Amino acid sequence: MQPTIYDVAKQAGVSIATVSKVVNNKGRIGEQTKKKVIAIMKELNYQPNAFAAALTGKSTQTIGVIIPDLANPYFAELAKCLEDEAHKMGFSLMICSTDNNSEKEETYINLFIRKKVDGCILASTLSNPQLVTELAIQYMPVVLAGQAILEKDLPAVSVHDQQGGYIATTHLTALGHQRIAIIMEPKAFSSLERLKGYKKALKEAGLIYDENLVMTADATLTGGADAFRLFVDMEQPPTAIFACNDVLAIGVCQEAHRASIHIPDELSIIGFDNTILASVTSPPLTTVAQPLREMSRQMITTLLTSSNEKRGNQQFVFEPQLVNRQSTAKLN
Amino acid sequence: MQPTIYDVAKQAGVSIATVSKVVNNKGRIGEQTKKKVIAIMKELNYQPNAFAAALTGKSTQTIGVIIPDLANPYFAELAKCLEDEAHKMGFSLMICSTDNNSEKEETYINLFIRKKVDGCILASTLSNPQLVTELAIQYMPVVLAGQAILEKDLPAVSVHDQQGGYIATTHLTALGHQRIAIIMEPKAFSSLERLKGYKKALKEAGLIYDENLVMTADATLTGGADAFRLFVDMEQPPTAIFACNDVLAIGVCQEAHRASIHIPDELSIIGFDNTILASVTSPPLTTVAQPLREMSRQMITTLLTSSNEKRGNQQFVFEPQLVNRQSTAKLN
DNA sequence: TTGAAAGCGCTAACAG
DNA sequence: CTGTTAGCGCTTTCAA
Repeated sequence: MQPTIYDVAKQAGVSIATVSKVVNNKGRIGEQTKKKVIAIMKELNYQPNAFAAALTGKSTQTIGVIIPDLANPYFAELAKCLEDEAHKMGFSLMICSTDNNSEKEETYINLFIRKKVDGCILASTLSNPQLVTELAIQYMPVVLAGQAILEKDLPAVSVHDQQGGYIATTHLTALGHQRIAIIMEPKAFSSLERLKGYKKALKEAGLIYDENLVMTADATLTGGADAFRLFVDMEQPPTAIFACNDVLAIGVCQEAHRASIHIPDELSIIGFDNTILASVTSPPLTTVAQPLREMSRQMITTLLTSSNEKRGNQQFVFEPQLVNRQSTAKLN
Repeated sequence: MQPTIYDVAKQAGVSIATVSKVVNNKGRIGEQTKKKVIAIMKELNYQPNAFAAALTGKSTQTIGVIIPDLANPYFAELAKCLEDEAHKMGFSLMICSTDNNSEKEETYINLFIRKKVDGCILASTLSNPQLVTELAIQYMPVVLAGQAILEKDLPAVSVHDQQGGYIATTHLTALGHQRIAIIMEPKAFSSLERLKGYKKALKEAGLIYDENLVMTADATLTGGADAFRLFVDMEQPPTAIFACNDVLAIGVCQEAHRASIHIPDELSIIGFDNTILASVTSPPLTTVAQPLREMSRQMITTLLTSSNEKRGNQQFVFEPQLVNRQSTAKLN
């Protein structure tokens, strides 16, 4: 059995209160006793039971994170950044991947409540938005990641998705493309915003919005490939595609390659997120970058400060940036 | 404040013991009372406090996972698979990324102890192996991931790394390569094993082992690129490179491309892990696959059963498999 | 500077 | 079938 505070106290010949004080470095204790207690703790390999501590009101120093898919490099990178930032602040993460499965979402949220995490970061667009509000009101601070406007009254940090969609599409129109398709993710708030930017760019370029050119696909390689096939089978296929994330974009690249359609000469494609994938493909993927590191930092600090005091509702929006590589080219 | 079992009991006009029983579905309770209590729980949005429960001896249904780098697609995929399997068994994960930083490793291990996770999976080769033994003996079940033989007396699941290294190298020798380099990861047990397989394959092919051809680099794109540069600067550069993981392999591919060295015609390269990256590059990367899904399942079940009964020490070794794509070619 | 004791929310005998 | 009660390990007044 693991040693408890009682074991340490007994060994050291002091009371548990004293041990507690040295553990937490609180109150006044004599140098002598302090040293002795510390020695005993080492000897017994004592680790305070976080539960017992939490029960009496201490924080658990844990942050819950809900993301749709850890295997998507974008979210893996997000998770890593969050982990780094949290660790700097002395917090650890409970990372949960939901696969956009609403049952899992609910399970995990309840888990967070039961485990008394100090707050949570929601990077999935939950199927049940009411759950989020409830969570935030009744239980713990919440920050939304990448879904700025969904819940107007909740702290959120994201890129300016609309702007991102606009940048991407404008890049394509500037290259002379007229039939530009878009592939969105299902249920993702960010995709909706990016679509708005897409429309705006189209309009500015004097192009008309064609519903046939918008498709929805799961954020996987095969999702992108499937969407691609639907596009090429059209009577009038697009000459450029804006995929709402890199994985989708690369899915179409691969399928295009299989179909012997050359990128970017015959088809331009632009992604979003600037994940490691984008730098690695051939041709390297033109994409839109998010300042993940800064965003992560902001998420953590926002979460941690909003737990102290609700200082008005906070929405942080970061600027996306075009990363021009070689998967897009002038229409010829 | 969140409702406690007392609130529910009061509202329902019963004792806390009764509520506890319905929560845990234990003991005998009248249909009437049961219904009533359930209704009240819903109404109050009651979630039992996991800490209080854990304090009285109940399991936390949590598994700790330590991996070196979440941003490496291999580990991200591992984490995702583990998450899936754990979820099926009603467990959740506490994922920690250490960056091979020994201070972090220790912090996280202590965290696991304090948070009373039910067991942990170690996918990093910890700098302090004694810590692992201590953890396993004094505190909780441990399973080693990808480091089968490190601690002979600990449950472990991994691919047959030596075999993997052998397969990879043999593939190269069969293509006629005579100067074959290897890039290892620092501090990784698996790399050491793969090196053994490499040596064995060399020997079988009648080639001599040349220490100059073995290099160590961090598992990043730049790590791979750096190693590549050192190789090409040699008087007698290798004609093929076996990188101990895909990220490294792709790092060298990219740098080779920059140096206008054509792959596979001028240089063959083979990776390890068969991550999403391997399928996405151009040329697609020849690599060695691990059956991640099955391995993850084994890790979870091993961990969970070994917590019940120590039934002898368990080592599970899975077979690696060559995935022949287009980054390797006959020496000409 | 130290210790006694109450209480955090829950479970598990044990009584009724 | 239901309730009483004694802890689980720790923090925190409050006295000494």
